[in-house]
Amino acid sequence: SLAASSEMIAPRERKERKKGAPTLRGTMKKHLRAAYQEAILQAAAHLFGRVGFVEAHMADIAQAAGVSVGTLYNYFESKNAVIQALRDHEMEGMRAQLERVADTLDPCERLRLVIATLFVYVQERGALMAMAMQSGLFDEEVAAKHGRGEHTDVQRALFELYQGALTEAARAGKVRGDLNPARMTVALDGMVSALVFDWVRSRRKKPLTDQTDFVFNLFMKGAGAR
Amino acid sequence: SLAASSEMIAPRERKERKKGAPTLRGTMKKHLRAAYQEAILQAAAHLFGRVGFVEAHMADIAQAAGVSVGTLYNYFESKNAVIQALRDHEMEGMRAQLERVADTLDPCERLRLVIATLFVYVQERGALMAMAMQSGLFDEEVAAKHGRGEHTDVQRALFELYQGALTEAARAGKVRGDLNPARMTVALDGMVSALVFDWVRSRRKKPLTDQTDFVFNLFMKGAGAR
Amino acid sequence: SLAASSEMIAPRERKERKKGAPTLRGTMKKHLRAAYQEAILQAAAHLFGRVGFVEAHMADIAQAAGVSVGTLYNYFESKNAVIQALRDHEMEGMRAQLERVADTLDPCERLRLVIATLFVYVQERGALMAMAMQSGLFDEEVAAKHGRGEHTDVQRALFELYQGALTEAARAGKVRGDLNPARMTVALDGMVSALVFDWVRSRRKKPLTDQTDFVFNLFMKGAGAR
Amino acid sequence: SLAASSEMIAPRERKERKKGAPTLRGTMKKHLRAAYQEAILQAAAHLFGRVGFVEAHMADIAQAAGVSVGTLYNYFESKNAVIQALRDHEMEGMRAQLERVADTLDPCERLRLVIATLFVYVQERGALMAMAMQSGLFDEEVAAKHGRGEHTDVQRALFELYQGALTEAARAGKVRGDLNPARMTVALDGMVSALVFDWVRSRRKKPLTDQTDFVFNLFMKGAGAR
DNA sequence: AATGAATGAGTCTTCATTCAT
DNA sequence: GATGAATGAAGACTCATTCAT
Repeated sequence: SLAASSEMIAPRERKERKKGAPTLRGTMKKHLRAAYQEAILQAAAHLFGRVGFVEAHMADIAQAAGVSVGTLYNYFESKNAVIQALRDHEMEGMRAQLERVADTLDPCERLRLVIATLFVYVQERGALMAMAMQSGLFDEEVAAKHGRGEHTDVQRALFELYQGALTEAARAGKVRGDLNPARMTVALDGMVSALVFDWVRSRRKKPLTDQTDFVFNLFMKGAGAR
Repeated sequence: SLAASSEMIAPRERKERKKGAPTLRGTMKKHLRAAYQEAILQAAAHLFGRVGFVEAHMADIAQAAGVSVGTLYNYFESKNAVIQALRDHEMEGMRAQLERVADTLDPCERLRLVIATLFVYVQERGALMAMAMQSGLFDEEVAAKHGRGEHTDVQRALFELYQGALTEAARAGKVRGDLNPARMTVALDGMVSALVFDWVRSRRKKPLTDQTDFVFNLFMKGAGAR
Repeated sequence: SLAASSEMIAPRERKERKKGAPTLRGTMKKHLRAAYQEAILQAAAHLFGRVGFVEAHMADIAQAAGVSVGTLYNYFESKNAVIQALRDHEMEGMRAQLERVADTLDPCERLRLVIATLFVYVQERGALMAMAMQSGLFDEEVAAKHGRGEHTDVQRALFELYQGALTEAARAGKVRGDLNPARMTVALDGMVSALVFDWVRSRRKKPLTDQTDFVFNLFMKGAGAR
Repeated sequence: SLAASSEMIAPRERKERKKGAPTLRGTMKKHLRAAYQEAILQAAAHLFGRVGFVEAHMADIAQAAGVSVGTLYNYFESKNAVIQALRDHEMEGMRAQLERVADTLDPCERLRLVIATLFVYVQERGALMAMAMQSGLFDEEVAAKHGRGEHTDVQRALFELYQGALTEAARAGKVRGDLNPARMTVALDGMVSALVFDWVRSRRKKPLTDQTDFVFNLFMKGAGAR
C-alpha cells in the first residue's frame, strides 16, 4: 500500500535502464525494497513520536529500523526526506480510509463518519498521527527552512471533507446558514484535533473512538442548555 | 512586571553578600537588569516567531537584542532557559489580563470575556502567542529533552478558567449537564486555538477580535439548524 | 599485452590448484578476464582524466565500465590498485613504443624520436597520459598515503632514454660537455612535459606532434640569437 | 603582509557596523587575528605539503595550528577556502618579490632575475611552493569541483613576466625571432618548474639557487655543442 | 563469477557554551 | 558586567569495501 512517492529515491539512481517485462527476481527485489521502506518509516514514526524530529537522529532511526546509516541514505535522500515520506505515507493511508465515506449521501452523517474515521485511524496509528494533525508540529521544523509551510496535505484533505459536508448541509437547511462555513470548518477541526491531542496526552486511557458522538453532538447542538 | 522566575539567574551569583537597605544604585541596577531581560525576551520572541526555535541561534538572539552572546548568558542559563522564561513572561502578561475578568459573576459572560481577552491579547502579541497556544509547538522541543512536557502553564491557566466557568454554568443550568465539562473544555479550547492559529496563518487579514462572538455563539448554540 | 602486475589480483584466489596443461576453456577465461581488465582501466582512465582521482568514485567507474561494483573488486583489490594498474598499463604501452626507437644509433636523432614518440603516444591517449606525465598528478594522491612517491615508472623509463641519449651525445661531442647531463635531462623533461600539459590545457587545438621540431630545436640550439 | 583577501571571512560577519577611528584595542585585535590566520595557514601549508589536500583533515590542521576546529571555521569558511587563501597568500609573497625585478631594463637580465627570484623564493618556502608551481597539484582538487581550473594566479604572473621579457628580447634581436614566444615561454616555464620539482624531490641536497645560471645558460644557448 | 544493496568508519561543519580581556 | 572569539561535542552525510544471493 505504499504509494510510489517522489520522496523515495530510486534504487541507486542510474543514468538509464531499459524496462523489460517484470522478472520474478525483480518483483522480489521490489517487495524487499518496500519492506525496508516500511521498516524505516515505522522506526522513524516511532522515534519522531517519542522524541520529536530534531532529537531523532539518523543513527537512531537506523538502529531502530535495524539497518545501517548508509542504508537509510539508500532509501531516503536526507533526514527531511524521511519526514516528508512519512507524512505522505500517513496521508495516503488516511486518504484511503476517508475515500470510503466520501460518498455518503447525507452530509451530516458524512461529517460524523469523517470524524469517526479519523478517530479510528488515529487510534490505530498512535502518537505520530496525532502530531501530524497538530498543524504540523514537526512539519514546522521543516517549514522553518523551506519558507511558509502553509498546510499539511493531510489537513487539507480533511478540511475539504469537513467544509464540503458543512456547505452541503447548510444548503440543505440542516446546518445554520448564518455562520461562515469556512470558519465553522476551522472550529470543528480545532475541536477534533484538540480531542485527539488530549487523547494522546492522556496516554490513551479511554478509547478515542468513544468520543465521536460527543464531538458531533457538541458541535451540532452546542453547549448551551435548551 | 517580570515575575522573578527560576529561569532567570541572579546577577552574577556572588560568593555571598549581606543584604542591607536598598540603595539608589541598587535600584537603578535592578531596573537596568530588567530592561535587558525584557529586550532579550522581545528579541527572542520575535525570532522564535519568525524562524522557529531550532533555527533561532543564540548569536542571532543576541544581535537582535543588541547585546553580546556573553551577556545573554549573564541573564539566562541556556537557550532552553530563554524559551522557558519567555513562556513564563507571556503567561504572566496574559494572567494579568485574565485576572481582570475572573470575577465576572455570570459564568457565560465570563466565558465570553475570557475568549475576548485571549483574542485581544493574541492580536496584540502576534505570532509568538499563537505558537505558545499551539500546545507548545517549540515547547515540544524542550519537552523532548526533559521528558513529557504535559501542559504549558498558559494553557493550564486558560483551562482552569474555561472549566471553572463551564462547571459553574452547568450547575446554574445554563450549560448542558449531559456532557463532560472536562471534555467540553478541551473542545472549546481546540476551537479557540484553531481560530487563533488560522488567524496567524491567514496573516491576520481581519481582526481576530471580530471572531469572539462567532466562537461563543457556535460553541453555545451549535452548528445545527434549530 | 597487459603485463601481469602485482596490482591485479588472481582470479578468485583459490585454496590451491595444481597447474596442468592450458585448456581451451582456460584460455578463453583468461582472455575474457583480460578484456574486463581492459574495459575497467579504460573507464577509469577516462574518469580520472575528467574529474580527477578523488572525484572518480568506484560506483562511477563500475558504471562506466559496464560492470558492477562487486566485479570491480574481483579485478582490483582497491581503488588505489586501480590507479596503480592504470599507471603500469600506460607505462607498458609507452614502453613498447619507446623500445622501437631505443636502438637508433645516432643519439641526437634518438632524442628527437623519443620526443616524437612521446608526443604521438600522448596525442593518441589524451588527457590521462598528460596527467600521468605531470609528475604523477593523482599519483600524488596515492603517494600521500604510501609515503614518498618518488618517481612514476613512466617517467623513470623516459628519463633513462633521455639521459642515455644525452650522455652518449655528449661523449660524441654533439652535446655540450660543460653541463651536467642529469640536470639537462630534468630540464628537457620539464620542457617536454610543459608542452604536453599546455597542449592538454589548450584543449588540443593544434596537433601536438607538430611541436616535436620546436622542442628539439629550442633545446639543442637555445633561445638566444646567434 | 597578509593582503586582505576575499577568502578570509570577516570576524563574525555582522549585518553592519559603523567605522570609527581605529582604536588601540581594535589594532591589537587585528594583529591577533592576522597572527591566527598566519598560524593556520602555516599549519595548513605544512600539512598539505606533507600529506596532500585530501588527507589533510580539518581536525589535523586545527591541531597543528594549535587551535580548535571551531576556530578554524571562524577564520575560513570551508576547507576549500583554506587552500584558496593559502594560494593567494603564497602568490602575494612571490608577487612582491617579482615586482622588484619587473623594471630591470635589459630583458635578458630580467629573465635571469625572474628565475633567480623564483628559486630564492621557492628555496625559502619549501615544498608547498613547489607544489603550487606544479600546475596546481592540489588546486586540481578544487578545480575538479569548480569546473576548469585553468591556471594558477602564481603561474599567470610568472608567465607574463617570462613572456614579456622574451618578446621584448626578440624585438631587440637578443632572442631568436623564428620561434613562437608563447611556446618558448611554456618551454622555459617547464624547464624551471622541473628543476624546482626535482629539487624538492631530491630533498634539497644542493641549493636550488645554484641552478639559476644553469637554466638560463641552457635555455639561451641550447644543449648542442657549437 | 557477477551483482548491487548493506555497511559504518570517517568527514566536514554547526552552534551552544565558556572564559580571558 | 559586557564582550565576542575559542571551544569541541555532536550530527548529517559519503563512499570504499564487503557479502549474501
